Amino acid sequence: MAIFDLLGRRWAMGIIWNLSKGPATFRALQGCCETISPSILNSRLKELREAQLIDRSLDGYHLTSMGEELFLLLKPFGAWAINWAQQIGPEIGSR
Amino acid sequence: MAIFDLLGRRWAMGIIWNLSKGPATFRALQGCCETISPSILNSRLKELREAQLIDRSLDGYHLTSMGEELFLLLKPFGAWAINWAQQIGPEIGSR
DNA sequence: CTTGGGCGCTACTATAATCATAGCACCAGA
DNA sequence: TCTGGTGCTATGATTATAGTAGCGCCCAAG
Repeated sequence: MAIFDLLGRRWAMGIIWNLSKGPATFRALQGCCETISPSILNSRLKELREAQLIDRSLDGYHLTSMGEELFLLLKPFGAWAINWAQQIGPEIGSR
Repeated sequence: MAIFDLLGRRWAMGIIWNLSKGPATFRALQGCCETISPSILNSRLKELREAQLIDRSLDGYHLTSMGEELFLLLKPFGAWAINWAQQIGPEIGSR
């Protein structure tokens, strides 16, 4: 259940998703999750680093081996989500 | 990304996880996610119903066929999380 | 009939998380 | 030195969640 708490925080899965494409800098992550606040991004990065899912290096943040494993579990969601979005309609995410 | 927003809300994945074991009543869900507020539970149930992942019937809430599919994707997280918890240590989830 | 208990849910306030914006410190190149 | 980019922190406003109380409904026992 703890993993659901960690991943359940906003943007956490989005960050992992974006990092799966390769290392990214702070501002790059800020750009892809368009509306994220830098303070929140920093919090998430700190939490994910403590959870040893991501790490820093010279070319920015990247997934650890454990983070990669997690992404493999997360990956099928992409295809499923497309299917789901088509069945539901375009504007469910209206918060 | 919309699916990450939906599932990223607190308890959303926990509710799906618990419903995968079979239909459950409102108060039963309140019991298994021990500290959830009824107002929040109701919000999540409403959102998940709008997303057509769960539905109501006489014996309480249950997953739809789409919800079942989603759970199949979610299922491997259980095993992975146990592994992860052992490597990280017991008290990461300390919010 | 009434009354008591469980259930699904709503209302309300307080606390915590998140957003949005501004800006600092650092470094590289011109 | 100055300019621009990057990583990040600080602050106040906004939103979500927690926690508690309680309503209306139904059913069964008295």
